[in-house]
Amino acid sequence: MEHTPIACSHHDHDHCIQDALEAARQLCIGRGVRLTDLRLQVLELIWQNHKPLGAYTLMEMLAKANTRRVAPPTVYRALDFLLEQGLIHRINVLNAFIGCPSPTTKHQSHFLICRACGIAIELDQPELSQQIIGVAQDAGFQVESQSLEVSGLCANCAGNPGQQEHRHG
Amino acid sequence: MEHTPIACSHHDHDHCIQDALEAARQLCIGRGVRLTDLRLQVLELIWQNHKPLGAYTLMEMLAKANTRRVAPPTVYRALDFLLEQGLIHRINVLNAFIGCPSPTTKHQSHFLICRACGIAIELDQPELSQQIIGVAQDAGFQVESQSLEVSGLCANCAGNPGQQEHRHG
DNA sequence: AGATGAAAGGTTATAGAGTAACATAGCGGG
DNA sequence: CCCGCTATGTTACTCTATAACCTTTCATCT
Repeated sequence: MEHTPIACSHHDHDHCIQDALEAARQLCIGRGVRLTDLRLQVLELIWQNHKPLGAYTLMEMLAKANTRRVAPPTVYRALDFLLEQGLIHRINVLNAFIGCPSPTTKHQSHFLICRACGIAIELDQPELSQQIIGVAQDAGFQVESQSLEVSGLCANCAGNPGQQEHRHG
Repeated sequence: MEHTPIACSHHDHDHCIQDALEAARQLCIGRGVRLTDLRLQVLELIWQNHKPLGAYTLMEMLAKANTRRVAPPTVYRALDFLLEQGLIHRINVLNAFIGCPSPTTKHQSHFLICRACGIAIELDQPELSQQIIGVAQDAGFQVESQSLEVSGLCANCAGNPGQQEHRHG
């Protein structure tokens, strides 16, 4: 399975996180926007693994980490910022959020979502984006954003029905 | 614009509705499932136009039509049935539901959604479905369902920015 | 026709997701 | 140092969806 995405294989996820956070820092500096403690903390929590996190799960994690109550607007504002900067994506079928591994390159939101282990794998397929734009244009439709969410079983879970948990390095 | 979908052009929508309801009746008879009064009524309300309807909007319409209170589980159960039978689709980005014009043919949920007039146009592009399945397979992913939701401007709204309401015949 | 069991619908309460509105704190440039 | 802007805190609320339990409807068998 030579095309298996990184998210699907056992990898050094600490490194994965650190890379993402460092990239986010650089990106925000470059754009002159503020990656505050809260925003960084939310981004880090989202990057804990490759499974999309709900806003309320995130809220609880924040509350536990900061040993005080955290209200919904706090987390939603951080999420809005991260979405605007392209640092995370929203998974509509799950009402949840996941880190974007390539925030600097403009791209559409295309995901494979495993119903067994919950992992969400971001696709990087410009040709697919282009084909979708083409189909839309045939209907006279002017595309502004795309959301493709494919549900099913990831390579791990389809192959090993017994052991359906994604592990990190 | 020869490929303009029916939903995007001025058409005889009463006929559109009647066709859909009759198709639904036949489909349910064929499958031995019950298209009850409530379910039929919900389906008819959803087919009122080509804009996705939220469950709570639907609830109010039901309450008004039946001159009594209708609680959420009532409408959600009807929606679940219609979804299972493929008579409607769920538009995740809108938390809303829309009628399926071809419930008998197995197909994926691919939509163009206009942010100006709210219309949702269902695509029928088996090649696109196949390409998505192919991309997923390259990643060892086994596809069970697809949700493609493309947002932007429909032909009407992109062409006539002044008059952004979809009309029916 | 009457019994019966499953499916459908009614009712109440609550969980989960997201936002409005307003108050406070922190930072950045004059 | 002060002013103004941005970020965060707080309260309350709306919208979306489901759990649990009860009643009704309806097809089928006798």
